[in-house]
Formats: sequence, C-alpha cells, structure tokens
Amino acid sequence: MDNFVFPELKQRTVEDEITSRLRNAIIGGNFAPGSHLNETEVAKQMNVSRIPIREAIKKLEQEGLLVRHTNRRVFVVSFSAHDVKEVFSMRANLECMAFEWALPNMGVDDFVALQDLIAQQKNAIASEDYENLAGLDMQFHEFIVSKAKHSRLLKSWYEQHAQSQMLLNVRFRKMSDYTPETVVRDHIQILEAIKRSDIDAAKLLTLQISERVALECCQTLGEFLGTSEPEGGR
Amino acid sequence: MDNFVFPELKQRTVEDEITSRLRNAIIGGNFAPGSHLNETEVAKQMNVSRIPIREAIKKLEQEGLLVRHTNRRVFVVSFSAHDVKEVFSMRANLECMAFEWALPNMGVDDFVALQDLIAQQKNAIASEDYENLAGLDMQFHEFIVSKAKHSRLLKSWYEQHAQSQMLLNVRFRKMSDYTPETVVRDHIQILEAIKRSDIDAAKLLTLQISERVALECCQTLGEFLGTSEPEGGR
DNA sequence: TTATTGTATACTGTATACAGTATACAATAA
DNA sequence: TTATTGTATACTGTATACAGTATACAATAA
Repeated sequence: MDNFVFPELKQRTVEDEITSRLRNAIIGGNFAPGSHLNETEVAKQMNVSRIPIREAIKKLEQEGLLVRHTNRRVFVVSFSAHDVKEVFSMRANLECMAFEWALPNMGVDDFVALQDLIAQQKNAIASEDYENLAGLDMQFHEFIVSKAKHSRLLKSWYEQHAQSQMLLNVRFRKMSDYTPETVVRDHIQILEAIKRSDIDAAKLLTLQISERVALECCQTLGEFLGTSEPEGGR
Repeated sequence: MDNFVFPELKQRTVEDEITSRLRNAIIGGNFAPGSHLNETEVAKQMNVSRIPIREAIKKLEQEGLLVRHTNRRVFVVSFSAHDVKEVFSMRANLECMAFEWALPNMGVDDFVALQDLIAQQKNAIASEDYENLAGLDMQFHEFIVSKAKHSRLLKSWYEQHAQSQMLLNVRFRKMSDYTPETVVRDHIQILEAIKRSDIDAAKLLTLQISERVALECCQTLGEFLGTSEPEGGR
C-alpha cells in the first residue's frame, strides 16, 4: 500500500451525535434552566429510537447538565445562588491546580499561542461577535488546563466549564450590561503571571476573577435563579 | 392520618441496583483492572435485559471505572503510573479545597465524630479487620468533604476516591506489606490541624500523605500497572 | 363549593428483536 | 508454510413493544 496511510476512522455513534446536540443546545441556552425534556418527543424530532436518547441523557446527567428523577421527567439543571458559587469555585480551584501541573510543560510557543488567542478576542470584541468571544474565552483556559496533561483534572474542568458557560449564556441572553473588555484584561494579567512562572500570582488572579464573575452572575441573574431543586421536582 | 408520617419511599430502579453491584465489584477488586465485561453475560447472570446493564455501564464509565470503545468490549480501567499520580493528586487537591469550605461549618461535635472514627479504626486494626478499616478510612475523609456542603466538590471527590480505593484494594490483594498503623497516625495529625483551624497545615499534610501513598502504590504494584490504554484497546 | 377518589393519558423503565460490527478461525493461494 | 481472504460466530448498537408509574382531570360525596 505504498507509503500512504489513511487516518483512523473515528466512528461516531448515534448516541455521540445526540449527546453533542443536546449538550450544545443546553450550554447555548436554548433550553431554559429548569425546563423539562421529553424523551419521546426528542426521539421523534431526531427520528431515532429512545434508547440512544436515554444514553445521551445519562451522560449529560453525569456531566451535571440534566437532572433526572425516577419515573419523572428529565430537567435541565437550574442554578441556585449556591450552585453558582459551587461552579465557579470548583472551576477556579481546578485551574489553580492546572497551573502547578501545566507551567513546567509550557514554553515560548505556548505563550505565543495564548497571546494570539487574546488578539483574536480583541478582534471579536471589535466586531461585536460575542458568541465567538465566549468560545475564545474558553479556549484560553482550556489551553492551559490541557497543558497540565492530567486527564481527570481536564474532565472535571470541562464539566464545571460547561455549567459556567451555560450560566454566562443565560445571562448574556437576559442582560445587556455585558462588559467584554474585562475578559481581555483578565487574560493579559494571567498570561503575564504565567510568563513569569509566578504560579501564586496566577492562582490569586484566577480566584479573584472567579469570585467576581460568580458575584456578577448572581446579581444580574437575580430573580432568574432557581432553588437547588429543579422546578418540576417534588 | 394523625401525626404519624411515613418516610418517603425512595424507589430503586433495576439500573440503580446494577450500578452499585458493578461498582462494588470493581472497587472491591473482584475484576482485574483491564479485564473486559460482556453485557450479555452480565445480563444473563443477573437475569435482566441488557438495557439497564448498559445504562449502569454508562454511569460507571463516566465515573472513570469502566472504559468503552465503540463496538468493542467494555473494560475495567487499568492504571498506568501516571494514572495513579492523577488519581491521588486530584483527590488531595479536592480535599484541600474541602478544608476551606468545611472548617467554618465544623464544631466540637464534628471533632468528636472524627475522633470516634479514629477509635474505630484502631479497633479494626487490633482485630485485623482490614476491609472494615478501608471503609472507616474513607468515612473519615468523606465526613470532612461532606461538611464542605459543596455538591460538585463531593461528586468529583467520590469519583477519585472510588479509583484510589480500587487501587488500594488491588494492592492489598497482591501485597502483604500493608502497614495500617500509618492510617491512624495520619488521621490523628489531620484532626489536630482541623481542631486548631490550621487549614494550611491540614492541606500540607494531605498533599504529603497523598504523594506518599501514590508512590507506595506505584512501587508495590510495579509490573502490575498497565499503560494508560486498557489492554484490549487497539 | 371544596376535598377526595376514580379513570384516562402521557411518559418512563425494561424486555425483546434484529441489524451492524468485531473477532476468531477455516479456506485458499502463493 | 505463511500471508491473505472468506465465513461463521459473538457481541454491541438501536428499534420496537409493553409494563409500570406519574399526572391531569373528571366524577363523586360531603
């Protein structure tokens, strides 16, 4: 077969496809927190049986995006003020741990890559492409956490990130006082700390930013936040 | 109906039952890491259909105890030396965060409860009841993490704990140099730090202990550790 | 009226059936 | 013999069917 080799075919099951569609819809804020999901209905819409839907739901339940009560419906998570604190504190804690693991693995190339992400963020702000900005925001942090080469850390971080992203998207849909410039400022500061290999500074910044964002989230979402239990629960 | 009230009936689905059975079997070291699971066979043994088995597997996959490759079999996780490092470092990091959240919630009653657990551990050691000791060891840490009142922290901790427990059980089955006395000593030191509200000391102890145990685990398991990928993967 | 009970309907949980893929091994050709 | 291809079998992925539970609302009695 000569020298040419085909790249491995990564099989995507129906379940995988459903999982990402549902996940994106939830994170993107297309379902209101606390709203319920009808397996049969979703299956009908996607023209598949309920089994792969159920498996996708099980996965997203474990990721903390859906809540199921036996024999009752499936609900999109809703956040209490305490939940917001949980999500952002976990995320910040995991990112702090990531600095410890990642910094020894990072070099000039990585600093450049991060710098580039910040530049793209500026462009996104300039062209008021806020959806893109959210993605770039994520990529900045994801880049660092990935560099930690710590699969369990990364997995847990993704879960918290998905929830925080969902909160920010809901907020973005409801509010208009969004100040995207702070994103760039925060990232520049973190990158500076990383370049100096100043782990403590990077951690401190992360914790401070996290607390600020959590607070903003709670304040602006205000009455929109539910209690810990989803509305449909008993 | 007078004053008498029935406690709520918590319904346990077939899937729930299967999940705990499988989880216990895996954590307990009844399946060798890297061994594979046959859905049909498990279904036959438990005399249920494959659907609830599949849902249980999906859950345990998310918990990091099972690994599935599309259209190939399901494998019990196997740990590389790096995986061992990951598990214990995550667990330690989460426990450190737990101190921050838990200590403000803890009072004399809690110190007494922890003291009592340590006493029970001494008894277990005296009567060489090591299975019980493992449970009591867990309860000590679980108690503290629970006091943090942080559901996401607790969930992630449980996942790491399950994997560390699995490692320790495999080790215990293979090795004979187990020195249970250190468990008691470690716990006494942590409890002392907690009583003094000395979070930094508690954190330091946790990180040190974690690193020591991870190292011991790697050394004693030695050749028994696999690579990151389960044996059957391609 | 209002609280309680009965009944239909919608939805979830599980079993069964079957299609699609991987694996093991036999058959074939060099 | 050894490498390659064909074929049977085992196992996973998904659809369909049905039983069990929750929910909504009508019927009934006070």
